[in-house]
Amino acid sequence: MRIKELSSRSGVSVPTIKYYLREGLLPAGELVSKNQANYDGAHLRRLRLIRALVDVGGLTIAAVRDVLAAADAPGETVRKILYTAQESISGEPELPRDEAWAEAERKVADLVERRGWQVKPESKAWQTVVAVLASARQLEHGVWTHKLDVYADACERIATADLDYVAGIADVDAMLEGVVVGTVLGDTLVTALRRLAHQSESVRRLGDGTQDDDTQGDDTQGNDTHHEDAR
Amino acid sequence: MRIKELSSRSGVSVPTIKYYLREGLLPAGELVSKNQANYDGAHLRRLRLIRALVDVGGLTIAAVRDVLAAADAPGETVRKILYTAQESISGEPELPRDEAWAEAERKVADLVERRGWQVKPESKAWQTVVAVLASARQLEHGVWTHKLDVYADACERIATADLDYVAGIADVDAMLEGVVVGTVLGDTLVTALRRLAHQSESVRRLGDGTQDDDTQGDDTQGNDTHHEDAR
DNA sequence: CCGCTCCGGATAGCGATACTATCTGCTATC
DNA sequence: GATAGCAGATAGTATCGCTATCCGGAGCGG
Repeated sequence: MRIKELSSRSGVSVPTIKYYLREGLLPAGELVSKNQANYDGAHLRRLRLIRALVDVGGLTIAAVRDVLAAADAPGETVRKILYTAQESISGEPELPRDEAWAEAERKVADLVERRGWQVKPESKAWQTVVAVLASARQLEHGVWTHKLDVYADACERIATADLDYVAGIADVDAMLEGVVVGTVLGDTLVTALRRLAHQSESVRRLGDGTQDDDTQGDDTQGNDTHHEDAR
Repeated sequence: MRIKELSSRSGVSVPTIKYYLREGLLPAGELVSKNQANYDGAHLRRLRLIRALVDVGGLTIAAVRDVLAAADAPGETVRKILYTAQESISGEPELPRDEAWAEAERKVADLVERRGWQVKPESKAWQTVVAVLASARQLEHGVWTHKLDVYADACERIATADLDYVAGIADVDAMLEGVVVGTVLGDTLVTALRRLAHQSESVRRLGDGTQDDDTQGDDTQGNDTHHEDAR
């Protein structure tokens, strides 16, 4: 397969494929002479993976490169590439290490101990949780984070399902790819499903704008304060 | 308060504040003469919110502008600004509407009906779920999405907690801000907590790399296939 | 062997994003 | 009245993700 066929079959333009080759996202084709190369199904597959990570997962080109490099590294454990993928796709939180930060760090440490999680405090994920807590606190929405255990519980269930899936893959390369897909597309999926649940729950509680209110009396069991139908 | 003080108190440089003013993220200060303006606590607060949305939530400047415009619009319901915020912060999935897409759409419609969700099929969240399913399918990881109900269930619990929080806020402006913070920072929080859960679960199942394996026999109850310790 | 198309590889350019720097004309203050 | 700071406008910068062009060579029908 030549580059033009790879392009038409993947829907990615030839210059873009060349760009991905330059950036190391896609391995070079097999050079059959000084300026002729062959590409195969693996290249096509990889190209589709790249597009999914970029278009659906929202990763940058640099993040894709790092993630794929981790998945390609020989002799790595699933645990290792999972962690490396995580670190590659999340940016530094970059907030001041002030007093709010320290308090948030204590809260996260408490949470982790409460749930018996075995995780690294220096991981970007840990730092990001701290950053969110510190931010919410500074914005005077710290109360929101009292629900942290609900979040953690839900994430545990999802993570269990994810690891079940990955563990069920027989082929090793497919398993590593499964880690990448599950991590990156999983982020997008969780985010989108949470939005749908928000939509639905807000309609259920507050009506959908049309005034024939057919949500019968099952409103409001968890909110302890007055809400006079929310503006 | 002059612009310099606003800058030093928020940690945002004066040129950047001017940039935000130009872009409509921050309302103009009260003009006290032709070229002198006063800023107050509301400006400082808004500025901190902007930085949280950008640094922690990862929003673009354009998305922040749209979200804040929605929250500032007078007379809007919580439901409406929740939806508008969602639409503003998520990009178009832009995948081909092929046969895989159509099948994914059916799956999502099934899910929504199964759970009794009241959501809009044209919302970006719905389209994004479809895009993830179609993508996973094309990458031959369609089996992963059999866990969709686990994801949906977890997201429902989170959404309930979020709406409980918002409903518990007395002040209307704070409530609208709570929607924004909960939506945007909530995304970041869920993503990061899922990563921590992934880390922990992978260590629990596969060991943490140090070879004294102290996870006693509670390994593997949900995976039905051979995993000979994952490469 | 000619002419045409396509190839791989290299280099340069382009549009969008998020600032950053500079300039102008004014003003508050010491 | 010198100095500093201000608002508003304009221009410049760095990065990202491509896109366009050029080059010398290869394949291939005639």
